Amino acid sequence: MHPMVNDGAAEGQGAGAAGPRAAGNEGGGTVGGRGRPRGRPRSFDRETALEKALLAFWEHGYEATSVSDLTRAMDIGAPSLYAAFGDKRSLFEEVVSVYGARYGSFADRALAEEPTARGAVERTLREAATAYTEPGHPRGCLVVHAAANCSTPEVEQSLRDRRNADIAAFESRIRADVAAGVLPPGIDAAALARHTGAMIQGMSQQARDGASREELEAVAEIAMSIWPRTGTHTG
Amino acid sequence: MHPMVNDGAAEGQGAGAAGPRAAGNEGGGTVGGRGRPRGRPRSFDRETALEKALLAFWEHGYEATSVSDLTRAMDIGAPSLYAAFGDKRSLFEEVVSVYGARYGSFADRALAEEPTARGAVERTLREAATAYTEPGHPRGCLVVHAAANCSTPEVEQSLRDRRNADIAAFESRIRADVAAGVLPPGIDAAALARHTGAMIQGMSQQARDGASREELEAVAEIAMSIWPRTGTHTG
DNA sequence: TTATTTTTCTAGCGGTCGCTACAGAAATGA
DNA sequence: TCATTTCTGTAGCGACCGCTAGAAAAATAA
Repeated sequence: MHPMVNDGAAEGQGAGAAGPRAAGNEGGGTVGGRGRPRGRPRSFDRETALEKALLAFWEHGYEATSVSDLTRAMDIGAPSLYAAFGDKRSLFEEVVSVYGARYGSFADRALAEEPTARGAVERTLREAATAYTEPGHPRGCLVVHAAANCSTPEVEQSLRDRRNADIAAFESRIRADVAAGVLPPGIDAAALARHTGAMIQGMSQQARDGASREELEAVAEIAMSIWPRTGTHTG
Repeated sequence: MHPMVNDGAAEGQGAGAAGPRAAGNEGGGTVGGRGRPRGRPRSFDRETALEKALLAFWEHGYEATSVSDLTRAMDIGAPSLYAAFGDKRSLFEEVVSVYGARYGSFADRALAEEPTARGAVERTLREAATAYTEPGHPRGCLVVHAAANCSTPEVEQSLRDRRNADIAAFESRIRADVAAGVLPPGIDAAALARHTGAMIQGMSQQARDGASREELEAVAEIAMSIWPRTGTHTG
């Protein structure tokens, strides 16, 4: 079915797996040995399989994606999945981690790189319009949707924490601008940050509901008009 | 377990059920007879049971709410559920219909009663802040969340259609104001309507993530500042 | 080669899913 | 009383769920 893919010794190490004997081991018995691990080598590329799992979870969510769906998408057997990634939940956590680094980092980048809070929000909304409608992967944001209606409270809470952390990051960036005099002192930073979060989440839902990139960009542009133009906004 | 609740002949008629011998029948054999239907009477109140199902679906979504969860919440046996409501999907459709009439009608009411599009949107967002955080029922909007990550495409599409229809309703109301000269002619009605939809959906998500009514009202107030103050907004 | 280690495939575990056959219970009509 | 109609509880259907035991396969080490 899927014979031999591994040609070299390059083996990625998982980030989030924590179960017993989970995740790919690297460097078998010898101390600093670069030799192969020891037993039968894996027949699939761990990172490739992880990416396939990511796309499946992104499209259908945590609960609606069965282990059977996953093994089909990753083209491996169930025991291989459990040996390499722990269990379904560990795999999902690792997927979320990879998603955050590969697809969901544009807000962090904007916050770090743009000189003002307003600039960071504007760039974030604009890039969200692009990212959420990009061809080649599911629409919208995995963090917003993948744990909706989830029967496992820890999974639901995990993504909720990420969403609220993003809003908190916007809030502290806005506070910094207020402290620096870039934004007027009367501004409600928490509400402004929450408004930004609501826009992002709403745009993600709109993307899932069929909105085009251009339509989302128009929404983003409208949303940006809430920002004070001459420093007289008082929340 | 649940002996005899029906004391009279008052029996509500379902709206959406369509399966074979589904939904409560009314008026048994005789033409205009007001007598009881004929066989053994139902031991539960259909509307009460439907309301319990509504709350269960609202909280956990279509797929994560099992028939077992439903029969427990409604305090009836599975055969009674199937006899009275058809199947799980028919029950859900009826729940959505009742939800729309009882909890989700504030936008329609605002659109019908407020003299301007802006007034309708403002009232809708304000009432959403209240409705989405009201004690006594789950948070957020059933139409927004209950079919997320749903494996039954028809169910997912059904709620998606409702969401997009709401946006279309806002759009036509905005167009009407543009035509009447209440809003400036350069406005992008579609984008403005989509922005409103994104705000509603984002606020619903925020409510699910723990935002208070006051926090959502602050978000709504900020969102309203996009509207032209003196008729010079050009989209 | 032989022993050891690790991954692979096959098969299937106990549990839940949506749903229903069946028999008994509770009403009406004769 | 007895037949008819409808609902209710029990019990269980086939399918799928997440997950794993066990043996064979494929590598290294001796």
